[in-house]
Amino acid sequence: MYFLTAKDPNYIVKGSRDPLGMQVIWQAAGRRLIPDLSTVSSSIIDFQIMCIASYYKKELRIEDKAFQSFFNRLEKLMAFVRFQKNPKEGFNGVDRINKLINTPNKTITISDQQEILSNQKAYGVWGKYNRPFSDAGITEISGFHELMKKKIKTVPAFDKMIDRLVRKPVDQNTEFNKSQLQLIYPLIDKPEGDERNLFIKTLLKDNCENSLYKAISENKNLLGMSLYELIENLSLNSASEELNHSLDSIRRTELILSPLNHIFRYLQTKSYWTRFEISVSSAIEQTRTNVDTEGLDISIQELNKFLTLPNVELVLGLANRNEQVSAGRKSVAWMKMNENGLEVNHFEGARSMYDYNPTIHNDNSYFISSYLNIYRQLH
DNA sequence: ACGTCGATTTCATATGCTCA
DNA sequence: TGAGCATATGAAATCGACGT
Repeated sequence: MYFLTAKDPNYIVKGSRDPLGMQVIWQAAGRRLIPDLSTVSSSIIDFQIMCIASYYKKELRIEDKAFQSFFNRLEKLMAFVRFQKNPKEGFNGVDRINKLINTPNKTITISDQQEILSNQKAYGVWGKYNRPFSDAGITEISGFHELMKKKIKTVPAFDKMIDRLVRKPVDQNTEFNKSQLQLIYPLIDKPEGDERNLFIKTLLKDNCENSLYKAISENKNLLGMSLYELIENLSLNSASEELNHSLDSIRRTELILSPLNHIFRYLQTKSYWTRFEISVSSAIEQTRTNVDTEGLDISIQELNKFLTLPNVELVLGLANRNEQVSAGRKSVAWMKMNENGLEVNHFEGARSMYDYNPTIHNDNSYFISSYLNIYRQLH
């Protein structure tokens, strides 16, 4: 017979992410190069939807409170449109839209009761794009409103459809003919002309005199490269000292973070390690990198020290770091070293070291993959 | 203390691979 | 050829950080 008591929420492991507090470190390195994009803001259609919403907010003088409800309806309408235009292209909410559109009805329904995500505001376009969209300053670019007005005029039916969405009282449905949706396709076509230039100027700017953009424009092969390949090739021909410096910080940061992360994840694959097992682990030994930390942040320099220590001390360093990070989250450590060995209590995210090469593989994107994704969609 | 933002993990599904 | 397994993909949901 078992006696179960409720767990004290302060003494269970909370979450499964970032056990070594690495997120703030790689983000800081990435932000020095790419100012506004996030790792999940990588769809140009989502940015186009943000632009359409902002345009109508100003054009129709929609108050803040009413705007949230309008945005929610607009996101649903555009979800039907983008799905019908290209069912293969993904977006958050695609599954429910797929079910809703595949009915015998001739119409689709925009309903305040029918969300396309469990929390559409948080997990949809608004949640993912509001911060990058405003930080990039898209609506502050002079001529934004006129540009959008001109673009929307090319789809005369759209103003009327939006008008129906805006005027509809709370909890009353709006229906649109499925055949109408294709009229809206041009609004989410690949941006051209002024619209394209607007996105290039705001989303593909960088903190190194736009030399990242120039370098990629001159060598399209860079688009298909992994992080380290990209950095190496960029550094070879880059004219910008600043870009080289940012890229080198990113490279050296990742050469420290990624091996330590992999060792931690590898330790999670077993519930117990003797000190001897740790000391003779060739997997841990082979995952070491040798990085010059000159000029890097103090927190990354401290992490790098672990990589210079013998296996047991390295693992102890990681366990201590995890304990500190967990304590900051009012939680308990995932693993604990005692006199005999390492006790592992939390296994989420465990990964073998098979095929891992710390000089080739990276774990963190430094916002560069989002940047490249947006670049591809504009070229 | 609470709410918002959004990065990361997990999960479900699709696709690929192996071997009978 | 196709069952069964492995891997890839990408959407959903969670939960930490940060700002108010």
